[in-house]
Formats: sequence, C-alpha cells, structure tokens
Amino acid sequence: MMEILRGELRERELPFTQQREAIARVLFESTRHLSADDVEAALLDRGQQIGKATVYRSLALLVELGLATEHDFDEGFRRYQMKVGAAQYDHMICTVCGGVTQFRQEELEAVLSVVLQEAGFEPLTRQIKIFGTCHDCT
Amino acid sequence: MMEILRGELRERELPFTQQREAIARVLFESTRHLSADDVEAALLDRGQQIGKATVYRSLALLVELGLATEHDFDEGFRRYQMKVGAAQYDHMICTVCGGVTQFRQEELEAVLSVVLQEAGFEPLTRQIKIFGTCHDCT
DNA sequence: CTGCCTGCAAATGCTTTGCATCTCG
DNA sequence: CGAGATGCAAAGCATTTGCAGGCAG
Repeated sequence: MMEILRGELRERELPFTQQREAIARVLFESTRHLSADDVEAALLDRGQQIGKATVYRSLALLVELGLATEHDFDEGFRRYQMKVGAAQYDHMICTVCGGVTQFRQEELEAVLSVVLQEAGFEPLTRQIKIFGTCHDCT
Repeated sequence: MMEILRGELRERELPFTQQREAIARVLFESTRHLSADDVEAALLDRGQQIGKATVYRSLALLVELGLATEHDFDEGFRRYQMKVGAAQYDHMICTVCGGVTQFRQEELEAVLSVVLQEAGFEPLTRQIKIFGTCHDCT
C-alpha cells in the first residue's frame, strides 16, 4: 500500500513525506470513512501531531492520486476512505443511527452503463447514496 | 402547486407567508436546480427582496414538507428543486462544463430494491450522482 | 392576541490560503 | 541546494442562530 503511494508520488515527482505516509496509513488501517478531524485525532492517538491544513491537503492529494475516495453523507463535512482495489462501493445511510453500510451490486453496473451509453456520457466517478432506516433501527 | 403548499402548511398549522409563497414559486417556475443565491437573485429580479436567512429557512422547510429536493453537486453549496410528481431523478454531472443531466431508468429501481430488501433497509430518499464528461465536452 | 416568521447581523464550522520555515531528493 | 511541503493563523464561504419587531390566523 505504502509502496503504491510511494510509486504514485515518484511518478509525479512529489515528495513522499512523513505526514503523507502517516495520513495514508491512518486511512488505510481504518475500515470506516474518516473525517479530517477523525484523521487528526487518530494521528494524535499514535503520538503524531500534524496540522489540520496538512491533513486536508494530503487527503485531497490522495483523492487526486486515485488512492482514496471522498464522501459526503450530509453531515456538514466530508469523509474519506482508502480505495483498496478498483472496486467502488455504494452506500446506504441510516438517518436514525447514522450508520453507513456499503454494498455492491453487479447488475447495477450493467443497468447504469446503458444509461451512460445512451447519453454519450463518459463516467469518472459515481456516488450512490440511499438514505433511510437500517434494519436495526426499524 | 401553491394549493399543495398551502395545504401542507395548514396541516401543520404553519403560516402561509408571502415569503414562502414567493420562494416556492421561484423554485417551481425553474426547471433547473437553484442555489440559495440563485433564489435570492431571482426574487430580486421580480422586485422582491427577501433575507437570505429566510431563503435558507424556507428551502429547508420545503424539503421537510417533501415538496422539494436538496442536491449537492460538490460545488461547495447546495441546490434545490421542486418535486413535480412523485418521480425522483438521478444525475450525471459533467466535471468539464458543470452541466447536470437528469435521467431515470426503471430497471434501476428493480435492481436497487433487491439490495435494499436483502439488507432490510427502508429507503427514504436516494441520490445517484455520476461525475464524468458529457457528450458535448468529450 | 399569540405564536410563528422575518431580517439583520453576528456567529459557526468546515475548508482554504498566505507566508515564513523546513524537508525530501 | 531548490522545489515543494508543512504549520500556524487568518481568511473564506455557505449556512445557522439570536433577537427585536411583524404578520398570519
């Protein structure tokens, strides 16, 4: 993982700094979607203090490098998550408990590609968010 | 349309004010997604000056009443649109020209409902946003 | 009348930016 | 050494809130 980051950075002749490594590691070691604050707190937990501006800048960079994804669950701030493989997930957000469940449905891809093809639209990223009540909160 | 708004408000014993009417009208007469600023400007165009706080409060109310929908196209602010019928639209957002194209695919509903059913998730609203390059900007 | 609304301005809270300093390569 | 990164604090912006005065019912 760190190797991939290192590679992407080298490719663009950008320095592989301690901060970038630490931020990517925090993100990578969590399965949840983290906010900039979450990342900052996690860093403090492990004794690393990194300025918030740097956290924001690094998160944006990771997204730009295609190594992380950015999500907006209507909380007033954004969350980030490392992309593991190529797969992208869609989300169900419970408006009661705030829980986020990821899902993936192959058939969805097929149906969507039909629409895109018809419109001559070249997809880059997509976000599918379904708000509602989860199983436990029903 | 105004009748519906009037009815929803009465039902909750909330006053049907000039401002609420004007804001709903602006939204209703536009086919596009409007930001709070857009609404404020449109109101000024027709000689009505309404405080921005009221615009925000009314838009939130319309969403709560189920008469309007809120969208976030990653521009740093939100946009609103009146719900015409029951139908909800999904969107393709061109990252080059910023254009938003609405679409609707019946098969999507079917595929999604399978996922939701499996998870025991009760949907309330959903947002499908596909970012990419539109036909004209290719 | 009474409660909810409106407007203004001030406050919020996330995110971005300017700038001096430091680090990677 | 030099380009780019970092940190801090200040700035930016969309959105929210407090409060005095107004309007709908």
